[in-house]
Amino acid sequence: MQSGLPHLQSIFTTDCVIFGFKEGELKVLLIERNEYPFKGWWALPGFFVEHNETIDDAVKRILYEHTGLRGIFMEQLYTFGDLKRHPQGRIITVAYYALLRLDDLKSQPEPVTDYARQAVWHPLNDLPELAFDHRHIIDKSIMKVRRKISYSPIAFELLPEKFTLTQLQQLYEAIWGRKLDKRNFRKKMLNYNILKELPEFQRGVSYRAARLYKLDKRKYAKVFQNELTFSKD
Amino acid sequence: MQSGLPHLQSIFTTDCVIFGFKEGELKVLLIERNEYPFKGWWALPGFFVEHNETIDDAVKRILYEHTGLRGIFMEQLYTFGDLKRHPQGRIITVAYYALLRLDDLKSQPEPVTDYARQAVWHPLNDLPELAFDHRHIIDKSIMKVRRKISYSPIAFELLPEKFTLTQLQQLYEAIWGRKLDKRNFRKKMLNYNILKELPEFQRGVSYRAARLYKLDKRKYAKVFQNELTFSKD
DNA sequence: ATTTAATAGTGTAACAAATACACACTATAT
DNA sequence: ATATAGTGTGTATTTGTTACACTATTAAAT
Repeated sequence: MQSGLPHLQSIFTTDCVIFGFKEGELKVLLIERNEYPFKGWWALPGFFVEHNETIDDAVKRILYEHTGLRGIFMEQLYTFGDLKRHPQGRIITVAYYALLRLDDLKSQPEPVTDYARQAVWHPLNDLPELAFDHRHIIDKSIMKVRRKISYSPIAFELLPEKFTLTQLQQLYEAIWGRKLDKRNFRKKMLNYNILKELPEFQRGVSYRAARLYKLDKRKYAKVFQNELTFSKD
Repeated sequence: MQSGLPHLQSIFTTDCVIFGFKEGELKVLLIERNEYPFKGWWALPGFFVEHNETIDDAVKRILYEHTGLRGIFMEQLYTFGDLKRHPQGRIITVAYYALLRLDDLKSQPEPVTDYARQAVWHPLNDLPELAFDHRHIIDKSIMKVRRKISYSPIAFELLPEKFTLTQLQQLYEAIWGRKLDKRNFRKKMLNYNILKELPEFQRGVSYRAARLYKLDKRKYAKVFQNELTFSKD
């Protein structure tokens, strides 16, 4: 509690693991810190929770500052309170993760605050060394997402509204880190009856036009109780 | 932040949902508050987190004060930070749940602290009205436990070291709130190969002695990835 | 001694879900 | 014309899930 940290509102912070999906890869938004401690290091976007806002609101604020978007899917992950996680004393952080359609972004993220020098998307599989215990927080997030996509349709939060089954499969493969069988994936995914087949096609990277689908939100809830698994590899 | 709450260490608290299992019922340990606000109301055991302890340590302290036991299974549940959850201002609470073998208790729990007038086990299905948002916290805990027993062997934390398959099944039934098929339950549970058959039997409530089992801790981990489900009813 | 009541313990057949697996079709680039 | 990259499709096998009913044992009551 030295060094000019504001007092009443500085006891705890939030940090947010923002996931995006592009080019078949999962990405995480990191900021380059412009403040001590860890000045110049990469870190998760996060900030002190103000005294008159809920934690959720603080996270929404951080998300908006970094992406310019509202209404992003987010969920509380875990609260970290190790005595040594912050060099300036025991600062508790409530960590969240958020899932973002990268296509919705108008431009590269620009940090609105001055605590960050820049904000950059990093591939999840090639992260730089991170400040504080942020690496640990990211690891815990990805494990949660990995589990959660098998029983709830959160994966769709990472895709554009209209998507091909191939894109959806690539997303699952990226999150789980293993290849899935195309025929089994499609069979199972379509069987859940939560996808609406659109009359449109998309050329994309492929040489052949692929059918577009979108999530049928009315049928969303059904899957929430089931478990999804896919196989081969 | 009025009325004499300590400052630096009073910004957030922990509350702990302590589950126990006895007489075929899930129970929750509640205290009767002896302090304002909500003096005389039933509430979850909980307290301010001291400035030099981790959140986990604070919960362990609370568990020990109320049960006299150490090494109890516990896990962080969620952090609640609504502006209106506490009448004296925004006090954040990190909620935990704990699973306890009631047989390990030497005696009825006696509150060691003076913020509680008494501590009493309440059946989960017949709870009194609770202080703060504690009812909400309990609801969220039971949902987590319900989910978690299907992919991890936490249920055993609620049973004595040696138990019969009937006891184990009753526990699952209590947590899920529905009857399970005896033959299917046994078949599946034994197939997981995480139970060690003991050469001992126990009479218990039954008229016929029943085989005792214990958890085989070496094989524990295997189940952690699978999902368990049982059927009929 | 016999009966009653409570509980332990056991197997199989039908069905559903998960898995492994390979080729033809189309558009594009050269 | 041909090579390339990606879409889309069906079946047989194995595995897991479900429904279902009786006998054996013992304590307690008569």
